[in-house]
Amino acid sequence: MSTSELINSFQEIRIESSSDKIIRQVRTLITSGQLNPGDRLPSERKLSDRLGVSRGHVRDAIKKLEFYGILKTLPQSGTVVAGIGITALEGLISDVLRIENSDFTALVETRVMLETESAKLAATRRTDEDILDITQALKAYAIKLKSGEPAIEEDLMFHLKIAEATQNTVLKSLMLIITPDIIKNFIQLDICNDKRTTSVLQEHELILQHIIEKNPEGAAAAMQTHLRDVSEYSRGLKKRQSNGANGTH
Amino acid sequence: MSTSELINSFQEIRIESSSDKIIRQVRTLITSGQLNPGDRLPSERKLSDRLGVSRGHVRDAIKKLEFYGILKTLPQSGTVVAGIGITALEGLISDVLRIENSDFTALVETRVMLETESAKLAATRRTDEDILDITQALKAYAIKLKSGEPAIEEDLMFHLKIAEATQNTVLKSLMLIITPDIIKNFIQLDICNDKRTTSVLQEHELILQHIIEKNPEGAAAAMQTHLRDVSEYSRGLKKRQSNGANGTH
DNA sequence: ACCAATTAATTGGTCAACCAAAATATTGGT
DNA sequence: ACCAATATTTTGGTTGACCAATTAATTGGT
Repeated sequence: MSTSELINSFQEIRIESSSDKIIRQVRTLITSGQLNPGDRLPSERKLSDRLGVSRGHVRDAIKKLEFYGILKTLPQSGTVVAGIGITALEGLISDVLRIENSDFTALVETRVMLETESAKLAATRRTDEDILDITQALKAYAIKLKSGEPAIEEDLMFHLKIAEATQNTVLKSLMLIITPDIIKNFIQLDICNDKRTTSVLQEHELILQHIIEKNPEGAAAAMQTHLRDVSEYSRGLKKRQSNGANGTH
Repeated sequence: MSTSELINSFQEIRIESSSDKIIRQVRTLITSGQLNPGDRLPSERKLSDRLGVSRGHVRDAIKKLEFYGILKTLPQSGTVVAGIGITALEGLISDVLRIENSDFTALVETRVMLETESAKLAATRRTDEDILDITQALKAYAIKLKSGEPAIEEDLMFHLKIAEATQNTVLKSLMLIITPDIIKNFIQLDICNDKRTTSVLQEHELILQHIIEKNPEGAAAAMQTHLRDVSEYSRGLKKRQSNGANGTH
């Protein structure tokens, strides 16, 4: 017991290493006014020298920041701070660091919003091919369910196919982005062994039915009921876990 | 004219280079069943050898996929495909490649959804400190506006502060993710030189007022009107541009 | 004193070699 | 035949050197 706690605390310390440390320091460089947006930031070599880390790490950090649209690197020329202002930068960068450990409440809340809208849009825009895709995903889910195995992936695939039917690439992308976190959520709460399989399946079928019938409000409502059921179930599990029937895990 | 078109087509060809090419090939490896989720994928050396690229590029691609939660790399041990199933992976990976060039319609539609919900939540949960932050952002926007300069960043900062007031980290993160694209959108449509500055400012003030008064529905409605105005304005610009008054940009 | 052309220094991009940890194969003892 | 201890190979991580393109500095001419 105490051993694993010790290890955890060590990880806690070491959690901000390599690129994250650099990101934080670059942030102070920017917010302290030493680095104005629009102009080039010090060369990778200078930065690595100043921060006392190897150039490769600086490179990684820059790549990460570039991915978020904060920096823009021009080949053989330099890396510049993107046009967005200092004030915004401060908020952006501080967020890059803790985008990982999102609390579940926020995650579920956001998911409900995205999926409700997805269902609504899908019901109005779905093509016949979309219907086929969703149906197939639902069938795969049912099969996996009947075999008794956990079917998280098939479950989420059903939802993703609905997102795809919205014809809105951005919306779908956002769904894809939060999907890994949802899976993590499921695994952590052990929703995989959900016993209400038949009701979940029925709810899925109802949603699909509304989408087929091009009934936006019905689809949205069905989706909301479905997600409310799931999250209520997980809340029940959580409470049971925290009551601590046994200490495994 | 023909010269610029030539350049564009060249960029179109070269657009899938380095890491993107590798990502695509890794995808085929997975979807073709040669690579099952859960087990280790070939070592970086083997991959670089097989794909005919240097190991560093493979490394970059893996890092990108890891960022999306598709791969998980264990130090000194190997890189494994995350637990999510093959079917979902196919959708995920194919999307990573084209997350960039999102069409504006989808972008705007998604933004309206996120921001409407943001306004609603912010109105119910905002702290006093949030009000201060939003007010300050609004003030900065007004000042920049009065000076005649473009104020995109300050504009978006106002919206981001509202997202922050929702106390929902995931929602805020999603806003941050699409923000760069929104900016790109603005620049491309030249909304920076928006002449309806005063009305936009008034709309912002109205939204803030509703949030202060903890009026969720009012805030959501005001936000929707605001965004509708902006997008209608941009649509007007777009039409005028395609009519082609002159060729400068 | 000014400007164009040439040279030198700096930049991000790329690569091959090396490191320690981990996984695997080998070995020796029972 | 089985198992523990050791040696070997393989793994991702890291580093430093090199490259082509760009930028800054120098130079020579007017």
